[in-house]
Amino acid sequence: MIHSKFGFLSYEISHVIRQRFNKQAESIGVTHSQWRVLVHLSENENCRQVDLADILNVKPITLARQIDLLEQLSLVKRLNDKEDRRVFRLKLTTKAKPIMQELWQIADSIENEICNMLSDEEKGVLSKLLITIKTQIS
Amino acid sequence: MIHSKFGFLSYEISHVIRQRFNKQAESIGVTHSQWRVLVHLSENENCRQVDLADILNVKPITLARQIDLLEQLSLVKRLNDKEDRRVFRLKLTTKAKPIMQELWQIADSIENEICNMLSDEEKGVLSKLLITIKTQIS
DNA sequence: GCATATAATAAGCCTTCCTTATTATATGCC
DNA sequence: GGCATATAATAAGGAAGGCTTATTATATGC
Repeated sequence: MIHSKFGFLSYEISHVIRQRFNKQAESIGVTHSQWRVLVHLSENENCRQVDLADILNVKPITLARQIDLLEQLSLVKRLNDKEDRRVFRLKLTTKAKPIMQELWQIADSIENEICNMLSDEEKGVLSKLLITIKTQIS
Repeated sequence: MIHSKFGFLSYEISHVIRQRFNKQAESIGVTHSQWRVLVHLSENENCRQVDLADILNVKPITLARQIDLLEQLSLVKRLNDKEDRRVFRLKLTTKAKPIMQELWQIADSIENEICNMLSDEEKGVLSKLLITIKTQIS
């Protein structure tokens, strides 16, 4: 009886990536989870917290805490929505842009280390398959 | 400028898998992390804690706590090594075997849900690529 | 036979995420 | 208009999984 171990594999790989990222980004003061927030926010600027939480697949309160931290670092701002006073609109600050460039360098270098046994074609296939799965579950 | 998002993808997918597993295995009282310990132990019976921690890529103290829990559930036993009195040898109990079968059913069914957009061939390719990466980083 | 290394563990902490409950505001419907 | 319901954000508190640092007991090398 053979079992597939996709769950373990994806966990183990992402765990290593996060560990390495957290260590290298420590001086910037951003963890991999906060990095994930920044990236998804940059692709959805001006969204509400509840929207971003949904995109990130976490509960709104979980995101609220992460936004607190990112606001302390002056990387994100909460802006009042004019039409709905319950709502905050989220924006990256100008300070965030150069810092995100640094973080992308870290992220990309880790990814290169991780994938350096794969050809460009294999990387493409891998991405495509993972995106198919992610689309399916969300 | 295009960045690959392998880190996010693997994280997001494994997060969903773990959430689903934890919910479905709740009545058995085993989390996905403990499940991971059980599976790797079953492939390396009679090993020392330090060896298993290394296989799992966690610190020995992290594994020690997980073994505590699994011992409480009577799924794992620590046996004294005769040649080195510092060492415990880890064994699955007889009670563990049927429970692991149940857990494999849960794990397999989640994996099928997750991958149901992929053909068998694609699943094979994906596994192969992920194993290449895992081998590379360990 | 002493210095060093190793296996396991204790204490205490961090990160990420959760559940449940609260507050303020918006919206649908009579 | 006004009440019931829904929604956005947050507070409080906690669980899981991991970490660092330090301790104890035992083994091993020189």
